[in-house]
Amino acid sequence: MAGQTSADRGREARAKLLAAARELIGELGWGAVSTRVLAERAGVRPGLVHYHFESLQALLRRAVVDQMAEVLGPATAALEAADDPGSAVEAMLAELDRYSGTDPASLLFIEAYLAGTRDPELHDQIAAVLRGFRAAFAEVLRRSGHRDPDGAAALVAAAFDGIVLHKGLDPDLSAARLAPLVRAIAEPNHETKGTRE
Amino acid sequence: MAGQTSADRGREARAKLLAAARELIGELGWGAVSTRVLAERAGVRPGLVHYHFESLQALLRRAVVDQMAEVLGPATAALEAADDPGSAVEAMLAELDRYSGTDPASLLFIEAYLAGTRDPELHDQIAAVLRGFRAAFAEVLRRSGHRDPDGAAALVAAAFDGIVLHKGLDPDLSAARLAPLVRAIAEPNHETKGTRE
DNA sequence: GATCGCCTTGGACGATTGACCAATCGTAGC
DNA sequence: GCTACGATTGGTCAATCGTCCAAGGCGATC
Repeated sequence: MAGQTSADRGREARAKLLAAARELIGELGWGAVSTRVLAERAGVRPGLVHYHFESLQALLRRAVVDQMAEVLGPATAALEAADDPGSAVEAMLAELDRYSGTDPASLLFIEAYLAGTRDPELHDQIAAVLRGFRAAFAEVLRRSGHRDPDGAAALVAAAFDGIVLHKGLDPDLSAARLAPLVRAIAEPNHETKGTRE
Repeated sequence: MAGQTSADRGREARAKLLAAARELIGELGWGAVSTRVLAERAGVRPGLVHYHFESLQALLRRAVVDQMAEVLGPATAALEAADDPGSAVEAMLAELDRYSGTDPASLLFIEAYLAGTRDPELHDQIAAVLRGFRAAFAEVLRRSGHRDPDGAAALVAAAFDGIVLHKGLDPDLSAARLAPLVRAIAEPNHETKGTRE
Protein backbone atom coordinates (compact mmCIF):
# COMPACT_ATOMS: atom_id res chain seq x y z
CA MET A 1 0.00 0.00 0.00
CA ALA A 2 2.82 2.33 0.85
CA GLY A 3 4.98 2.11 -2.22
CA GLN A 4 3.68 5.12 -4.01
CA THR A 5 6.06 7.61 -5.41
CA SER A 6 5.36 11.30 -5.38
CA ALA A 7 4.40 11.09 -9.02
CA ASP A 8 1.77 8.52 -8.04
CA ARG A 9 0.31 10.80 -5.43
CA GLY A 10 0.30 13.55 -8.01
CA ARG A 11 -1.74 11.47 -10.40
CA GLU A 12 -4.12 10.61 -7.60
CA ALA A 13 -4.66 14.24 -6.68
CA ARG A 14 -5.24 15.05 -10.30
CA ALA A 15 -7.77 12.26 -10.62
CA LYS A 16 -9.59 13.37 -7.48
CA LEU A 17 -9.85 16.88 -8.86
CA LEU A 18 -11.33 15.62 -12.10
CA ALA A 19 -13.81 13.42 -10.23
CA ALA A 20 -14.87 16.33 -8.06
CA ALA A 21 -15.37 18.45 -11.16
CA ARG A 22 -17.70 15.83 -12.66
CA GLU A 23 -19.89 16.05 -9.60
CA LEU A 24 -19.85 19.78 -9.11
CA ILE A 25 -20.50 20.89 -12.68
CA GLY A 26 -23.85 19.14 -12.56
CA GLU A 27 -24.63 20.21 -9.03
CA LEU A 28 -23.76 23.88 -9.21
CA GLY A 29 -23.52 24.63 -12.90
CA TRP A 30 -20.42 25.20 -15.00
CA GLY A 31 -19.95 28.81 -13.99
CA ALA A 32 -20.38 28.20 -10.27
CA VAL A 33 -17.56 25.71 -9.88
CA SER A 34 -14.72 27.59 -8.20
CA THR A 35 -11.21 26.49 -7.49
CA ARG A 36 -11.87 26.41 -3.77
CA VAL A 37 -15.06 24.36 -3.67
CA LEU A 38 -13.48 22.06 -6.20
CA ALA A 39 -10.43 21.51 -4.02
CA GLU A 40 -12.56 21.01 -0.93
CA ARG A 41 -14.69 18.36 -2.61
CA ALA A 42 -11.58 16.61 -3.87
CA GLY A 43 -10.00 16.70 -0.42
CA VAL A 44 -7.09 18.68 -1.74
CA ARG A 45 -5.56 22.10 -1.19
CA PRO A 46 -6.70 24.90 -3.51
CA GLY A 47 -3.20 25.63 -4.69
CA LEU A 48 -3.01 22.23 -6.37
CA VAL A 49 -5.56 23.15 -8.97
CA HIS A 50 -3.20 25.41 -10.87
CA TYR A 51 -0.31 23.06 -10.43
CA HIS A 52 -2.00 20.16 -12.18
CA PHE A 53 -3.96 22.22 -14.66
CA GLU A 54 -3.25 25.25 -16.73
CA SER A 55 -6.45 26.92 -15.62
CA LEU A 56 -9.80 26.18 -14.04
CA GLN A 57 -11.41 26.16 -17.46
CA ALA A 58 -8.92 23.59 -18.70
CA LEU A 59 -9.70 21.36 -15.72
CA LEU A 60 -13.46 21.52 -16.29
CA ARG A 61 -12.98 20.97 -20.00
CA ARG A 62 -10.94 17.87 -19.39
CA ALA A 63 -13.42 16.53 -16.84
CA VAL A 64 -16.43 16.71 -19.13
CA VAL A 65 -14.65 15.38 -22.20
CA ASP A 66 -13.40 12.40 -20.16
CA GLN A 67 -16.88 11.75 -18.83
CA MET A 68 -18.51 11.98 -22.24
CA ALA A 69 -15.98 9.63 -23.76
CA GLU A 70 -16.48 7.24 -20.85
CA VAL A 71 -20.24 7.15 -21.32
CA LEU A 72 -20.49 7.39 -25.08
CA GLY A 73 -17.54 5.14 -25.84
CA PRO A 74 -19.08 1.87 -24.62
CA ALA A 75 -22.44 2.94 -26.00
CA THR A 76 -20.89 3.46 -29.40
CA ALA A 77 -19.15 0.10 -29.22
CA ALA A 78 -22.38 -1.66 -28.27
CA LEU A 79 -24.05 0.11 -31.15
CA GLU A 80 -21.52 -1.14 -33.66
CA ALA A 81 -22.05 -4.69 -32.42
CA ALA A 82 -25.82 -4.53 -32.65
CA ASP A 83 -27.58 -5.45 -35.86
CA ASP A 84 -31.16 -4.80 -34.83
CA PRO A 85 -31.67 -1.03 -34.61
CA GLY A 86 -34.88 -1.35 -32.64
CA SER A 87 -33.33 -3.27 -29.78
CA ALA A 88 -30.28 -1.00 -29.87
CA VAL A 89 -32.51 2.01 -29.34
CA GLU A 90 -34.35 0.24 -26.57
CA ALA A 91 -31.12 -0.63 -24.78
CA MET A 92 -30.00 2.96 -24.94
CA LEU A 93 -33.35 4.21 -23.71
CA ALA A 94 -33.09 1.88 -20.75
CA GLU A 95 -29.67 3.32 -20.05
CA LEU A 96 -31.22 6.77 -20.36
CA ASP A 97 -33.69 5.94 -17.60
CA ARG A 98 -30.84 5.82 -15.14
CA TYR A 99 -30.64 9.57 -15.42
CA SER A 100 -33.32 11.37 -13.45
CA GLY A 101 -32.85 14.69 -15.18
CA THR A 102 -31.98 16.36 -11.88
CA ASP A 103 -28.93 14.44 -10.76
CA PRO A 104 -25.46 15.82 -11.52
CA ALA A 105 -24.71 13.12 -14.06
CA SER A 106 -27.71 14.14 -16.16
CA LEU A 107 -26.91 17.80 -16.10
CA LEU A 108 -23.23 17.34 -16.84
CA PHE A 109 -23.88 16.72 -20.51
CA ILE A 110 -26.17 19.72 -20.87
CA GLU A 111 -23.74 21.96 -19.06
CA ALA A 112 -21.00 20.74 -21.35
CA TYR A 113 -22.99 21.58 -24.47
CA LEU A 114 -23.69 25.06 -23.15
CA ALA A 115 -20.11 25.67 -22.15
CA GLY A 116 -19.08 24.42 -25.57
CA THR A 117 -20.94 27.26 -27.24
CA ARG A 118 -18.66 29.69 -25.40
CA ASP A 119 -15.39 27.76 -25.55
CA PRO A 120 -14.22 26.86 -29.08
CA GLU A 121 -11.74 24.24 -27.88
CA LEU A 122 -14.36 22.46 -25.82
CA HIS A 123 -16.82 22.79 -28.68
CA ASP A 124 -14.57 20.88 -31.04
CA GLN A 125 -13.84 18.10 -28.59
CA ILE A 126 -17.51 17.56 -27.76
CA ALA A 127 -18.51 17.67 -31.39
CA ALA A 128 -15.95 14.99 -32.20
CA VAL A 129 -17.23 12.62 -29.51
CA LEU A 130 -20.81 13.18 -30.55
CA ARG A 131 -20.00 12.71 -34.21
CA GLY A 132 -18.55 9.30 -33.45
CA PHE A 133 -21.69 8.21 -31.65
CA ARG A 134 -24.01 9.46 -34.35
CA ALA A 135 -21.93 7.89 -37.12
CA ALA A 136 -22.07 4.50 -35.41
CA PHE A 137 -25.80 4.79 -34.95
CA ALA A 138 -26.34 5.87 -38.53
CA GLU A 139 -24.31 2.90 -39.73
CA VAL A 140 -26.63 0.49 -37.91
CA LEU A 141 -29.63 2.17 -39.47
CA ARG A 142 -28.02 2.12 -42.90
CA ARG A 143 -27.36 -1.59 -42.65
CA SER A 144 -30.99 -2.23 -41.83
CA GLY A 145 -32.11 -0.30 -44.89
CA HIS A 146 -33.35 2.87 -43.27
CA ARG A 147 -34.39 5.61 -45.66
CA ASP A 148 -32.62 8.45 -43.87
CA PRO A 149 -30.04 6.94 -41.52
CA ASP A 150 -28.12 10.16 -40.87
CA GLY A 151 -31.23 12.17 -40.19
CA ALA A 152 -32.73 9.54 -37.92
CA ALA A 153 -29.48 9.16 -35.99
CA ALA A 154 -29.28 12.91 -35.53
CA LEU A 155 -32.89 13.12 -34.42
CA VAL A 156 -32.63 10.27 -31.93
CA ALA A 157 -29.41 11.67 -30.47
CA ALA A 158 -31.00 15.07 -30.08
CA ALA A 159 -34.14 13.53 -28.63
CA PHE A 160 -32.05 11.70 -26.03
CA ASP A 161 -30.61 14.91 -24.67
CA GLY A 162 -33.96 16.62 -24.92
CA ILE A 163 -35.56 13.86 -22.89
CA VAL A 164 -32.97 14.23 -20.14
CA LEU A 165 -33.58 17.95 -20.16
CA HIS A 166 -37.34 17.56 -19.89
CA LYS A 167 -37.16 14.84 -17.28
CA GLY A 168 -35.86 17.43 -14.89
CA LEU A 169 -39.09 19.32 -15.33
CA ASP A 170 -41.47 16.39 -15.55
CA PRO A 171 -40.43 13.39 -13.44
CA ASP A 172 -43.23 11.32 -14.95
CA LEU A 173 -41.45 11.44 -18.29
CA SER A 174 -39.84 8.01 -18.24
CA ALA A 175 -37.82 6.80 -21.18
CA ALA A 176 -39.82 3.58 -21.09
CA ARG A 177 -42.97 5.50 -21.97
CA LEU A 178 -41.32 6.98 -25.03
CA ALA A 179 -39.54 3.82 -26.13
CA PRO A 180 -42.06 2.68 -28.75
CA LEU A 181 -42.17 6.11 -30.33
CA VAL A 182 -38.42 6.50 -30.48
CA ARG A 183 -38.00 3.00 -31.80
CA ALA A 184 -40.41 3.79 -34.60
CA ILE A 185 -38.01 6.46 -35.83
CA ALA A 186 -35.33 3.84 -36.20
CA GLU A 187 -37.51 1.24 -37.88
CA PRO A 188 -36.08 0.18 -41.24
CA ASN A 189 -39.48 0.32 -42.92
CA HIS A 190 -39.98 3.82 -41.66
CA GLU A 191 -42.01 5.83 -44.17
CA THR A 192 -41.80 9.55 -44.67
CA LYS A 193 -45.37 9.76 -45.79
CA GLY A 194 -45.42 13.48 -46.43
CA THR A 195 -43.05 13.33 -49.39
CA ARG A 196 -44.54 15.72 -51.85
CA GLU A 197 -43.25 14.99 -55.31
CA MET B 1 -42.80 62.79 -25.80
CA ALA B 2 -42.22 64.53 -22.49
CA GLY B 3 -45.35 63.60 -20.61
CA GLN B 4 -43.94 60.72 -18.68
CA THR B 5 -44.26 60.54 -14.96
CA SER B 6 -41.55 59.15 -12.75
CA ALA B 7 -43.51 55.95 -12.47
CA ASP B 8 -43.35 55.67 -16.25
CA ARG B 9 -39.60 56.04 -16.28
CA GLY B 10 -39.45 53.43 -13.56
CA ARG B 11 -41.35 50.97 -15.67
CA GLU B 12 -39.07 51.72 -18.58
CA ALA B 13 -35.92 51.09 -16.58
CA ARG B 14 -37.41 47.87 -15.30
CA ALA B 15 -38.24 46.76 -18.82
CA LYS B 16 -34.76 47.60 -20.07
CA LEU B 17 -33.25 45.51 -17.30
CA LEU B 18 -35.43 42.55 -18.23
CA ALA B 19 -34.57 42.93 -21.91
CA ALA B 20 -30.86 43.07 -21.11
CA ALA B 21 -31.22 39.93 -19.00
CA ARG B 22 -32.79 38.06 -21.92
CA GLU B 23 -29.76 38.84 -24.04
CA LEU B 24 -27.09 38.23 -21.46
CA ILE B 25 -28.31 34.92 -20.05
CA GLY B 26 -27.86 33.34 -23.44
CA GLU B 27 -24.62 35.16 -24.18
CA LEU B 28 -22.76 34.59 -20.94
CA GLY B 29 -24.71 31.87 -19.18
CA TRP B 30 -27.02 32.15 -16.20
CA GLY B 31 -24.29 32.25 -13.60
CA ALA B 32 -22.17 34.83 -15.37
CA VAL B 33 -24.79 37.56 -15.51
CA SER B 34 -23.80 40.08 -12.88
CA THR B 35 -25.65 43.13 -11.63
CA ARG B 36 -23.08 45.42 -13.20
CA VAL B 37 -22.89 44.02 -16.72
CA LEU B 38 -26.67 43.79 -16.63
CA ALA B 39 -27.01 47.44 -15.74
CA GLU B 40 -24.46 48.48 -18.33
CA ARG B 41 -26.26 46.59 -21.11
CA ALA B 42 -29.54 48.12 -20.02
CA GLY B 43 -28.05 51.61 -19.96
CA VAL B 44 -28.89 51.98 -16.31
CA ARG B 45 -27.04 52.42 -13.02
CA PRO B 46 -26.19 49.27 -11.07
CA GLY B 47 -28.04 50.44 -7.98
CA LEU B 48 -31.33 50.24 -9.84
CA VAL B 49 -31.23 46.47 -10.06
CA HIS B 50 -32.01 45.98 -6.40
CA TYR B 51 -34.53 48.77 -6.39
CA HIS B 52 -36.72 47.20 -9.04
CA PHE B 53 -36.09 43.60 -8.10
CA GLU B 54 -35.76 41.73 -4.86
CA SER B 55 -32.57 40.07 -5.99
CA LEU B 56 -30.55 39.32 -9.11
CA GLN B 57 -31.98 35.81 -9.15
CA ALA B 58 -35.52 37.19 -9.09
CA LEU B 59 -34.73 39.43 -12.05
CA LEU B 60 -33.31 36.58 -14.12
CA ARG B 61 -36.20 34.35 -13.16
CA ARG B 62 -38.71 36.92 -14.28
CA ALA B 63 -36.86 37.54 -17.52
CA VAL B 64 -36.81 33.92 -18.65
CA VAL B 65 -40.38 33.18 -17.61
CA ASP B 66 -41.57 36.23 -19.56
CA GLN B 67 -39.59 35.17 -22.60
CA MET B 68 -40.84 31.59 -22.49
CA ALA B 69 -44.43 32.72 -22.16
CA GLU B 70 -43.91 35.15 -25.04
CA VAL B 71 -42.57 32.45 -27.33
CA LEU B 72 -44.66 29.49 -26.24
CA GLY B 73 -47.90 31.43 -25.79
CA PRO B 74 -48.51 32.19 -29.49
CA ALA B 75 -47.19 28.77 -30.43
CA THR B 76 -49.70 27.16 -28.11
CA ALA B 77 -52.52 29.28 -29.51
CA ALA B 78 -51.57 28.38 -33.09
CA LEU B 79 -51.51 24.77 -32.03
CA GLU B 80 -55.01 24.91 -30.65
CA ALA B 81 -56.25 26.41 -33.90
CA ALA B 82 -54.59 23.80 -36.10
CA ASP B 83 -56.37 20.59 -36.95
CA ASP B 84 -53.70 18.90 -39.03
CA PRO B 85 -50.93 17.74 -36.68
CA GLY B 86 -48.46 17.21 -39.50
CA SER B 87 -48.60 20.78 -40.71
CA ALA B 88 -48.59 22.04 -37.13
CA VAL B 89 -45.33 20.21 -36.50
CA GLU B 90 -43.89 21.52 -39.72
CA ALA B 91 -44.77 25.09 -38.83
CA MET B 92 -43.10 24.73 -35.47
CA LEU B 93 -40.02 23.16 -37.02
CA ALA B 94 -39.77 26.10 -39.40
CA GLU B 95 -39.96 28.38 -36.39
CA LEU B 96 -37.26 26.28 -34.79
CA ASP B 97 -34.96 26.92 -37.72
CA ARG B 98 -34.76 30.55 -36.73
CA TYR B 99 -32.64 29.48 -33.82
CA SER B 100 -29.09 28.70 -34.77
CA GLY B 101 -28.25 26.90 -31.55
CA THR B 102 -25.53 29.39 -30.73
CA ASP B 103 -27.43 32.66 -30.55
CA PRO B 104 -28.57 33.94 -27.16
CA ALA B 105 -32.22 33.27 -27.91
CA SER B 106 -31.53 29.58 -28.46
CA LEU B 107 -29.53 29.17 -25.32
CA LEU B 108 -31.94 31.08 -23.14
CA PHE B 109 -34.34 28.16 -22.95
CA ILE B 110 -31.62 25.66 -22.12
CA GLU B 111 -30.15 27.93 -19.50
CA ALA B 112 -33.60 28.33 -18.00
CA TYR B 113 -34.11 24.59 -17.76
CA LEU B 114 -30.77 24.16 -16.06
CA ALA B 115 -31.37 27.01 -13.64
CA GLY B 116 -34.77 25.50 -12.92
CA THR B 117 -33.17 22.36 -11.56
CA ARG B 118 -31.49 24.50 -8.90
CA ASP B 119 -34.29 26.99 -8.21
CA PRO B 120 -37.59 25.40 -7.13
CA GLU B 121 -39.63 28.53 -7.80
CA LEU B 122 -38.28 28.83 -11.33
CA HIS B 123 -38.76 25.11 -11.81
CA ASP B 124 -42.48 25.34 -11.10
CA GLN B 125 -43.02 28.33 -13.37
CA ILE B 126 -41.19 26.74 -16.29
CA ALA B 127 -42.95 23.42 -15.79
CA ALA B 128 -46.32 25.18 -15.90
CA VAL B 129 -45.56 26.94 -19.19
CA LEU B 130 -44.26 23.76 -20.74
CA ARG B 131 -47.23 21.75 -19.52
CA GLY B 132 -49.57 24.13 -21.29
CA PHE B 133 -47.71 23.73 -24.56
CA ARG B 134 -47.57 19.97 -24.37
CA ALA B 135 -51.22 19.70 -23.42
CA ALA B 136 -52.27 21.76 -26.43
CA PHE B 137 -50.10 19.66 -28.70
CA ALA B 138 -51.42 16.42 -27.25
CA GLU B 139 -54.98 17.63 -27.78
CA VAL B 140 -54.34 18.13 -31.51
CA LEU B 141 -52.88 14.65 -31.73
CA ARG B 142 -55.81 13.20 -29.80
CA ARG B 143 -58.31 14.79 -32.13
CA SER B 144 -56.56 13.25 -35.12
CA GLY B 145 -56.74 9.81 -33.53
CA HIS B 146 -53.14 9.34 -32.50
CA ARG B 147 -52.42 6.22 -30.49
CA ASP B 148 -50.32 7.88 -27.82
CA PRO B 149 -50.95 11.62 -27.96
CA ASP B 150 -49.38 12.46 -24.59
CA GLY B 151 -46.27 10.43 -25.29
CA ALA B 152 -45.83 11.82 -28.78
CA ALA B 153 -46.32 15.39 -27.55
CA ALA B 154 -43.75 14.86 -24.85
CA LEU B 155 -41.28 13.33 -27.27
CA VAL B 156 -41.66 16.05 -29.87
CA ALA B 157 -41.31 18.78 -27.26
CA ALA B 158 -38.17 17.16 -25.89
CA ALA B 159 -36.82 16.63 -29.38
CA PHE B 160 -37.29 20.31 -30.16
CA ASP B 161 -35.06 21.37 -27.29
CA GLY B 162 -32.62 18.60 -28.09
CA ILE B 163 -32.37 19.79 -31.68
CA VAL B 164 -31.60 23.33 -30.56
CA LEU B 165 -28.95 21.95 -28.24
CA HIS B 166 -27.33 19.84 -30.94
CA LYS B 167 -27.52 22.58 -33.55
CA GLY B 168 -24.96 24.45 -31.51
CA LEU B 169 -22.55 21.59 -32.07
CA ASP B 170 -23.50 20.68 -35.62
CA PRO B 171 -24.53 23.67 -37.76
CA ASP B 172 -25.58 21.36 -40.58
CA LEU B 173 -28.38 20.03 -38.44
CA SER B 174 -31.25 22.00 -39.93
CA ALA B 175 -34.77 21.49 -38.69
CA ALA B 176 -35.86 21.13 -42.30
CA ARG B 177 -33.78 17.99 -42.65
CA LEU B 178 -35.50 16.42 -39.67
CA ALA B 179 -39.00 17.60 -40.52
CA PRO B 180 -40.23 14.41 -42.20
CA LEU B 181 -39.00 12.27 -39.34
CA VAL B 182 -40.54 14.44 -36.67
CA ARG B 183 -43.77 14.68 -38.58
CA ALA B 184 -43.96 10.91 -38.70
CA ILE B 185 -44.12 10.84 -34.91
CA ALA B 186 -47.22 12.96 -35.05
CA GLU B 187 -48.92 11.05 -37.84
CA PRO B 188 -52.37 9.81 -36.78
CA ASN B 189 -51.78 6.40 -38.31
CA HIS B 190 -48.56 6.08 -36.44
CA GLU B 191 -47.94 2.45 -35.56
CA THR B 192 -45.97 1.18 -32.62
CA LYS B 193 -44.96 -1.96 -34.38
CA GLY B 194 -42.91 -3.41 -31.60
CA THR B 195 -45.83 -4.11 -29.30
CA ARG B 196 -45.13 -7.48 -27.83
CA GLU B 197 -48.35 -9.02 -26.56
C1' DG C 1 23.85 11.51 3.59
C1' DA C 2 23.63 14.55 -0.19
C1' DT C 3 21.21 15.63 -4.35
C1' DC C 4 17.55 15.76 -7.44
C1' DG C 5 12.80 16.23 -9.03
C1' DC C 6 8.08 16.30 -8.39
C1' DC C 7 4.39 17.46 -5.36
C1' DT C 8 2.39 20.28 -1.89
C1' DT C 9 1.56 24.15 1.10
C1' DG C 10 -0.21 28.62 2.74
C1' DG C 11 -0.65 33.00 1.72
C1' DA C 12 -0.89 36.83 -1.20
C1' DC C 13 -2.52 39.73 -5.25
C1' DG C 14 -5.96 42.67 -7.56
C1' DA C 15 -10.40 42.23 -9.38
C1' DT C 16 -15.14 41.26 -9.07
C1' DT C 17 -19.20 39.78 -6.79
C1' DG C 18 -24.43 40.60 -4.62
C1' DA C 19 -26.40 43.46 -1.61
C1' DC C 20 -27.41 47.56 0.78
C1' DC C 21 -28.14 52.54 2.01
C1' DA C 22 -28.27 57.59 2.83
C1' DA C 23 -28.70 61.41 -0.01
C1' DT C 24 -30.71 63.54 -3.95
C1' DC C 25 -33.37 63.84 -7.99
C1' DG C 26 -37.63 65.36 -10.68
C1' DT C 27 -42.29 65.85 -10.93
C1' DA C 28 -47.35 65.80 -9.70
C1' DG C 29 -50.75 67.51 -6.50
C1' DC C 30 -51.97 70.84 -3.18
C1' DG D 1 -44.03 77.71 -3.34
C1' DC D 2 -44.41 73.69 -0.82
C1' DT D 3 -44.92 68.99 0.18
C1' DA D 4 -44.87 64.17 -0.89
C1' DC D 5 -43.16 60.28 -3.24
C1' DG D 6 -41.25 57.14 -6.41
C1' DA D 7 -36.96 56.87 -9.00
C1' DT D 8 -32.16 57.38 -9.07
C1' DT D 9 -27.45 58.04 -7.70
C1' DG D 10 -22.81 56.97 -6.06
C1' DG D 11 -20.51 54.73 -2.90
C1' DT D 12 -19.47 51.08 0.62
C1' DC D 13 -19.46 46.48 2.60
C1' DA D 14 -17.70 41.84 3.34
C1' DA D 15 -17.12 37.92 0.66
C1' DT D 16 -15.37 35.42 -3.07
C1' DC D 17 -13.09 35.01 -7.33
C1' DG D 18 -8.82 33.05 -10.55
C1' DT D 19 -4.19 33.10 -10.54
C1' DC D 20 0.36 33.06 -9.01
C1' DC D 21 4.56 32.08 -6.18
C1' DA D 22 8.24 31.41 -2.68
C1' DA D 23 9.05 28.00 0.54
C1' DG D 24 9.03 23.44 2.27
C1' DG D 25 8.13 18.26 2.10
C1' DC D 26 9.51 13.78 0.62
C1' DG D 27 10.78 9.60 -1.69
C1' DA D 28 14.06 7.80 -5.22
C1' DT D 29 18.78 7.76 -6.88
C1' DC D 30 23.48 8.00 -6.49
